[in-house]
Amino acid sequence: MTDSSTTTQETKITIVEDNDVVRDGFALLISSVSQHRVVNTYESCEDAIKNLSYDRPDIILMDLELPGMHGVEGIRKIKKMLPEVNILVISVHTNSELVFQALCAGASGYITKNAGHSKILDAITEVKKGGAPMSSQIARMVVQSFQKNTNSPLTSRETEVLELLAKGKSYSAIANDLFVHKETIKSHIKNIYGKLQVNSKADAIEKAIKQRLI
Amino acid sequence: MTDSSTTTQETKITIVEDNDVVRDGFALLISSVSQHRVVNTYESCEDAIKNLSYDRPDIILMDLELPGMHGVEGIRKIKKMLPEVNILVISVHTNSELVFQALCAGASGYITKNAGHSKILDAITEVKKGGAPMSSQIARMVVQSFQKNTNSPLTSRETEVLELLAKGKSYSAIANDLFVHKETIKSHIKNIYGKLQVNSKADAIEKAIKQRLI
DNA sequence: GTTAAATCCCCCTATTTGGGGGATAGAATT
DNA sequence: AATTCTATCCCCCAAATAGGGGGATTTAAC
Repeated sequence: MTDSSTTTQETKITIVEDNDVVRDGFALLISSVSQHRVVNTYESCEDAIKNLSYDRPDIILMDLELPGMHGVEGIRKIKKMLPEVNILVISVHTNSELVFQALCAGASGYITKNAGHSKILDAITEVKKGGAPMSSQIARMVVQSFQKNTNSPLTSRETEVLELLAKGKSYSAIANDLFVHKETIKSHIKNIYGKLQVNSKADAIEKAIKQRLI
Repeated sequence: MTDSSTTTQETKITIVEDNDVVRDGFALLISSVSQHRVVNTYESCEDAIKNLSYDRPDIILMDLELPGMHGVEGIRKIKKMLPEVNILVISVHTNSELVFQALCAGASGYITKNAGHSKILDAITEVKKGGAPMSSQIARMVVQSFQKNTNSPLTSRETEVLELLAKGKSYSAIANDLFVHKETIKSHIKNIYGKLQVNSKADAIEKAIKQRLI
């Protein structure tokens, strides 16, 4: 093996974490694995971004609550500059809004801070091989986000109609899709509005999404 | 501790898998853990559903490709009857469409069949403690489903407009939300339609979702 | 035998949509 | 300095749509 191929086997990691003790702890932990190299550690997204093109890390360990730029915004900016980098969030927060924001922004995994040392090393390994490590709680939230409310007040036909309505289709287009008359769709939608206690498309869609009816 | 509290610590598991060898293998593997009890195994969803109220399992290990009713449909039916049960899919398929269908139907986890014995036992433990175990590949697919296309032809303002349009809002409602004139929204939408090469709301939304622009 | 669901029918009007044609100011890039 | 991009706003027009009201009928479930 040549020197260059040895270099490519190495995983370059940077850490963005404002707490000195935690940051140094992570760095020490990761450095204990010979294949991992901590190229740099930062206290803020701003600093990390400044050196991003120079560091060119494979993986970034990132906290979300940071001084200055928020971690979610940081993820967005970093992924724009270096789309191939895998960002692993390590946060105390299990707030669903924040978790989804981080994942939408481009995070490849989300580990809660109470995870043990071995879990963190496992997560890095998992990210390296193309996985998306998540703490139990996070994974369950993510999977649940796919699932509909089982106690919908709507009939299955009404749900079907509402789904097509939410795709921006007109009454006539929905009627076409479902092989029924346009008036039938109108009738369904009247019933949907009644059940959801709304009187417009936008309100119905909003309420349906919030209640996970569609 | 009374006898009944001991019973509640036990995890009741049923298996739905059409291949005899695989099914018996799973049963044997799971039975090797003293806290787990395989209450029954089935070759089809129909059979499993028939005995569901009697078995009352905590966890169901389920294949997707089954004779008769498809696993996804089975998940839907089972979750309707027993909403509290955790269904763990064990399938050879990594086809994204199927994975999302299974999760939407109510699966609590998705393990690929090439997973080792210990991974399967780990997954059961994970499900028990409220997690959502997924094989690396599956987890990555799931997480990626949250992320937008980074190479969007749309400007950020156009994306914003399209997102509101996809929520069923009218031009005037969007204008109100963004504190601009209705004509501005019209103009943005004209540009969006041009860039996406469509000429209707429904087509724009469909294309935008398919290309993950919103 | 009542109820619920899905289908279809008529009336009406205000709003929306999408197509065409522009303009303007500021920012960014070249 | 010139050009392009972006976001903003303006006009005209006609077809379609949405939402509200009032129904009816059939089939399936309970």
